[in-house]
Amino acid sequence: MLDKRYDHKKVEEGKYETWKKKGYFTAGDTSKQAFTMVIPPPNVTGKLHLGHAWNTTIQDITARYKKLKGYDVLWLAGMDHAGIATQAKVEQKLRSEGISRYDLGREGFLKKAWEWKEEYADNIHKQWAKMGLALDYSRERFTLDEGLNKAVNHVFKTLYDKGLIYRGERIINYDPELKTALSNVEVIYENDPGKFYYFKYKVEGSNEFLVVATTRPETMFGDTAVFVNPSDERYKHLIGKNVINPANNEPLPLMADEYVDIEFGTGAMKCTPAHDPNDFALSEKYNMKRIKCMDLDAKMNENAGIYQGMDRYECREKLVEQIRKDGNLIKIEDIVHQVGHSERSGCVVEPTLSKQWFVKMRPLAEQALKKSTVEFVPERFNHTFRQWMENVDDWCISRQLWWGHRIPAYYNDETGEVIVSETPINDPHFHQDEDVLDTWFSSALWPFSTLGWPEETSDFKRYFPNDLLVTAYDIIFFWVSRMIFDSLEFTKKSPFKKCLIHGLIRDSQGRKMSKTLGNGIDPIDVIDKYGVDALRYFLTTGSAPGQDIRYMEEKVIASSNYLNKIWNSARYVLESLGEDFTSEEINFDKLHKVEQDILVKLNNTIKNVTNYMDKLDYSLASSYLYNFVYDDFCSSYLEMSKVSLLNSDEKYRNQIKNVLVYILKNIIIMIHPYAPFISEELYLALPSHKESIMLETYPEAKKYAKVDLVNVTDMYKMIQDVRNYKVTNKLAPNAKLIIKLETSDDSFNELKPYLERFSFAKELTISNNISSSGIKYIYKNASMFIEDDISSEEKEAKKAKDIALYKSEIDRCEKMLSNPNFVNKAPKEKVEAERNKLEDYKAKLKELIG
RNA sequence: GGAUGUUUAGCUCAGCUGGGAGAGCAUCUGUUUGACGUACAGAAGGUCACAGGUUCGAGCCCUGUAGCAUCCACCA
Repeated sequence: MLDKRYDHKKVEEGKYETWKKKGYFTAGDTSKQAFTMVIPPPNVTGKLHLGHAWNTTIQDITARYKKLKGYDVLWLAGMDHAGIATQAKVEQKLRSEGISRYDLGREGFLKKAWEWKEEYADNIHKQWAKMGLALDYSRERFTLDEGLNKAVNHVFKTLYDKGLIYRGERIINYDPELKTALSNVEVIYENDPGKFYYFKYKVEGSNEFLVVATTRPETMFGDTAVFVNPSDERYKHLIGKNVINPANNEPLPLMADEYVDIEFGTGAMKCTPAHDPNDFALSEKYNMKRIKCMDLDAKMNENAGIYQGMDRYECREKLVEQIRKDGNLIKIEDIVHQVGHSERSGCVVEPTLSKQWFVKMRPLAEQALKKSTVEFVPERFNHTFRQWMENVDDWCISRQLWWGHRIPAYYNDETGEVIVSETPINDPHFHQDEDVLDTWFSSALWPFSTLGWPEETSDFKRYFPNDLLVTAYDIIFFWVSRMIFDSLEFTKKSPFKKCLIHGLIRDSQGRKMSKTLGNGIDPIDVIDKYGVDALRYFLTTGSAPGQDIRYMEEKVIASSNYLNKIWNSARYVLESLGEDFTSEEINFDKLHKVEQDILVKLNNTIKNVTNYMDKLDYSLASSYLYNFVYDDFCSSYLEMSKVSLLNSDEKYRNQIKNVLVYILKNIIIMIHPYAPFISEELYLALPSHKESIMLETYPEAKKYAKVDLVNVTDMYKMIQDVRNYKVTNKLAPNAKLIIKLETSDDSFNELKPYLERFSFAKELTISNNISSSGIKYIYKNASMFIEDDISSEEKEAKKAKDIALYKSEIDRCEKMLSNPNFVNKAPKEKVEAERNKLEDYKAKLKELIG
């Protein structure tokens, strides 16, 4: 027998290991249709957070649902080497031991990094197990493993040969702390307070001067021109002359270009081609010199004169002071402006001219826009994807790191020859590029590289394209879009059919969870306290697709209470079976109405739940199941079944027990994708069952003969009215009342025992002709009178209330029906329904008024 | 500047192809009815942001306005 209380710890124990050992998570049954997902590989940098828990639960629900639906489900496990993030963590650890990566050298450092990876992969495996994820570990991959390296090299080489990968000197975002280049999406712009410095630039050979404003005086050593707008009347006469750079007294040509905004600042802009992407673009247009005044570590270089070797901010301060002394400082304004920070280190990135590898995006993006068949859910994210693709810049893919796929380019310094090769080149005249590739370069191949591509493996043939990819909206740019264009380029197919996008999880106040705020929630703590099933249920229900959610402990508790409800309903069902239970077919046609009623309601529930499961709307699907479990099953039918079991012969009793077991089993299977552990526990307690709920098939709605169940609905309403009557009249819930039913419908006799019990009737008469002074309640197929010693005043009040209600309803109906537009244009069923209601209300009113 | 989302009960949020406003929590009243007090029974609580429009009918569709949030692009 089940325990009185649902104990999540006991329920969770051992199940995951069993499932795994039995091979339920392993794909490969070729007699079934395949269904494929690949997990978004988590970074091997630390613990998984609630966002991961959410993301993986959605996938696990899908995997388990599809398994129950009879698919050969492959949900491929894997992790990401996360180049920058991991290297930063490993270096940090080394630093705490007083070692730098250069002390160890590339090889020594990589050894440490792999040790780190093993440790954290182990953590992640444990967390996946806690979450109950039905991941196929037999095919687990790592973005830095050998097979994926082959895929990476193949892709690099192919794109290079096609001219879609090139090496060039361009402005890139440089992280001076981690000492590596970044791609545009790795830069986060924040509103930082800063200063706007206004400097006097003297015009050469004249007494005139103009004012240039800048936020970055230290870059003035790299200036090669000052630009104004050609139609700016203030400066027109000066165009073509030289002005004097107040930082170093060098002459700068005053040039004109439409790019300059007349309204902004002073309308005169200094141009620093080597440290600003826009200025770089101007320098290309006018074929200007590009002078770097900073090194990659954000220290001033020889072009900064006496400031050489100084930090960029220190130089700024000193230089402004010097210009002020020279009398060329006009004013300093406090402003708030957008400053780019490194996604990983958080430090201010330095746009710098540098030689890096790039993916030429335009052709790939155009192909993706034209050929992608990926269906985003919700649909609106398709826009997000397309808009980004339409405006994408070339992708800087080289990183000055060691942890990653090393760029397969080899240089001969003597001849200047460059060879890109999929296999290592051992010629001593050549040396390999020192840099590695952006992590996302390898993640972008994940849906197919994990299946053995570029080899035409059987897995690749069977499981590609994937059916579904699940991820949060914040990595559409980083990952989803890159998978799409790489997949189209290399496999000629979209990587997955659908892409389900979910939101981000926030704290209870709606703030992003972050380390600095210290408001993060460790899923493991939640699991320890409330159980993983409750956490999973909370994460995947009660929210709309694509929306952010807030972590609310009360909601986790509510989830846990719901599971406890199911637990106890199961306990009741199992306890009521007794020794003499035998499993048998349910004969719907011969069942009593209350039993038929609940089976019909279950049928509708199965239809609704399945419908929304198929649409990937797990939140809406769960709400249909929830309502059925709570209202229809537990609050209504379960109570009725107690009467059914008392008042029937042995043969029928066994039918009822079978109904109970059948409903319970269906509930358990439908809740299984959300709550795998408790459902397995309850499933194994059923009188007959397979080895595991994972081997079950998903419920299907049955085809029952149509039956009229209006009087069952009436009965439930009667019970509620009686209860309500007692509360409003301050009677005890079990107060005995005289209840009379006036009806010509014989089937109410069948419902009499149920009514008797739940109204605690002292006396219950059913007749087609009742005379009573009691308070009257009118239903579809019957009227109910409640008699007690309540004053006639109160009875009159109740009557008056009813009359008013019916009158207003009649008004409403008549108004609608007298509207020719409604009668003519609304669907026939709606009009008919209104007519029926009107008649019904009129009859009720007539009875009350007499 | 562009785009997207959002505004519904005290709070957090659902709400299907347009057809009589829902849940959880909180509140109030009551309850040893043999599954469950992690519960049960009942109650109260809403001008669905605002203004127009379309429609027989709008929380839902269209237009506009306002607040909040996010993303993209940015001006030196």
